[in-house]
Amino acid sequence: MSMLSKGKQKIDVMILNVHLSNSSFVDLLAQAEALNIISLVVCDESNEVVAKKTLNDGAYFYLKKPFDKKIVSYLWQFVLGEKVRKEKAREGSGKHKDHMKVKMISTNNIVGENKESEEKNVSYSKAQNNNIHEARKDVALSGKYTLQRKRGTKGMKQNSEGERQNNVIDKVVRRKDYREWTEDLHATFMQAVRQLGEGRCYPKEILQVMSLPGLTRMQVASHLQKCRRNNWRSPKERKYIRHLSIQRPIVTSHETRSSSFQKFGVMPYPQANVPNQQRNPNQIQRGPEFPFPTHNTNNIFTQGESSIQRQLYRPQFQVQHHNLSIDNSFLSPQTNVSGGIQQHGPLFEMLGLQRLQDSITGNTNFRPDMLLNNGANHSEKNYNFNLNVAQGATYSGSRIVSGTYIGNAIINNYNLNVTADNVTTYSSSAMMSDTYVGNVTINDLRGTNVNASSQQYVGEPIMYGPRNIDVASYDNYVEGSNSNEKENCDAHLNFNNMDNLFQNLGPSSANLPNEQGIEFDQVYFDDQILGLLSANLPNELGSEFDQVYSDNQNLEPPSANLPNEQDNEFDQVYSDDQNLGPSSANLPNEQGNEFDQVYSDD
DNA sequence: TAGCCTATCT
DNA sequence: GAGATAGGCT
Repeated sequence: MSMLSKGKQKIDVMILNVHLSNSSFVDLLAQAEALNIISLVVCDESNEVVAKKTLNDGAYFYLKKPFDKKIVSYLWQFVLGEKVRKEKAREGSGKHKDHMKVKMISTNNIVGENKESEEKNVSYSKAQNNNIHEARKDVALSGKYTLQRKRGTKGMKQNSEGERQNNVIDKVVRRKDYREWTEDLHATFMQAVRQLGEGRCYPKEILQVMSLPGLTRMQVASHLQKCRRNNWRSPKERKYIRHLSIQRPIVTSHETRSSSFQKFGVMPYPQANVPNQQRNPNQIQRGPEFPFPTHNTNNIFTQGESSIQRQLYRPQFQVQHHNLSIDNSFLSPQTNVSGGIQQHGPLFEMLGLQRLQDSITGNTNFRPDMLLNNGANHSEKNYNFNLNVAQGATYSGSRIVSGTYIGNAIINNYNLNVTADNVTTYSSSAMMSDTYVGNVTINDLRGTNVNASSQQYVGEPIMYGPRNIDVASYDNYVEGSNSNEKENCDAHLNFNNMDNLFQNLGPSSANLPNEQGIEFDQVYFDDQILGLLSANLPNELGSEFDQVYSDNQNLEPPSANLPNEQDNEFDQVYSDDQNLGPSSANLPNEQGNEFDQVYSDD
């Protein structure tokens, strides 16, 4: 201690022969540690408790007598190694602690190795490296890694793809397997998905169809999950989003998605809550007109939900403030599809369009994924979409504005005209969905004149998951052209007081009549809106009900009374983050069946 | 055990 | 936040 305190000599390593009965060495260790001197403790006893105490007191490593003096010839490496590590630590890696642990373990092992053999330097170094690897693995497995998982121990898993887990060294190697989903790769993925079609949209089969060397099922599954949740953006889109958010900080994908997706929580499985599927005997039960056939927990009105389910959870809008811009006249494209064609993909990529007319006939599966795409800044006035679906055609999955990046857009008048004769399925999905729009206003969004005969019309939400969209008014109703028989009605919404909506200050309301011209109000309340909501939703026979939908900020539990044709009543309480009250719903349908639905979140 | 799926982690 | 991974579940 005297030598150390004088500091006249530069000391790198100190070997202490200690007697545990004399605890004075503890001070010496502390002093050595303060001076960055590596201390080797040699003593009579050897057990974990002693070793732990000694190491904790500042010893670099700990040996039991007899002391093998050969180790001295190696000590310089530890001094050097320590200097290197401290250099690295100064660079801010913050991994010094792990290194220390590695050292302790490896030095202990080194001693053992030396006891048993007359190893040369070369072999000794090799042993040391191995030990360090082992030590790192120990650190990882027993420490942060496994603790953070906080899950049960399923043990090491090894599947046919060689996806070994819980191995840090493998993790390093696996970094090479990081798969970025480029647009091309995603296109291949989507092609496979479409090729597989309904009900076969599983990772393994997608992988097989894609048949890309090196691609794993897990990667496909992960990507599939992203796509189902609409959480995947192509690199180009990501870049665009970044660009937008830099230019003008907006409610971007994270916040918007988390609010519009997460807060709705897990949708109940269709079968669990819809006892009477006869409502629409011809409809697709599993509903996967879009290639992702499963239920969806994050996306309230995702494609693939049954129409009944969607009807139960009719439009849920997120209305936020926006900027406006209006201009433009457009092209007049027309698409006619007939006879055994399966068509997908963007119908139209453009900066604006005025009129679009589709005619689809004859065993055609027509699935325009989007009509509007990739407009940076544009507006649409008087947007008309005239669709004729006839003769066994399947029209599905149309998303009028979907997956789209629109900087700023205005659609003043949106008219959807559908004529459907003798059609197998007309499944209209969201008009606007999953759209990244900087700012969009639709002043008059209406779907009109859905003339239907002998077809199955599966009305789906006109808008879901829109971001930053204002809807001034929206009409949509269905008329039976021939039989005067009304099919499942879709919504009829009027947002009459848009000023309130824009400012998110006041109550919003909507009138949604159905086939018999009954009206109801539905008010959807979201995070930012501070006012009250109320909804009266009558159904075919003139019953009325209130639906109150409440979200994060509401402090009182919502409630709803929803009678139906037979004057049945039920309450629906939808509760979110704060879980302030129980939720329950009894939702009878045309045949008077009843069921309970409880929809709960967080 | 393989594989799907969701939640969680890196 | 994209992609990987854990673990429940069938």
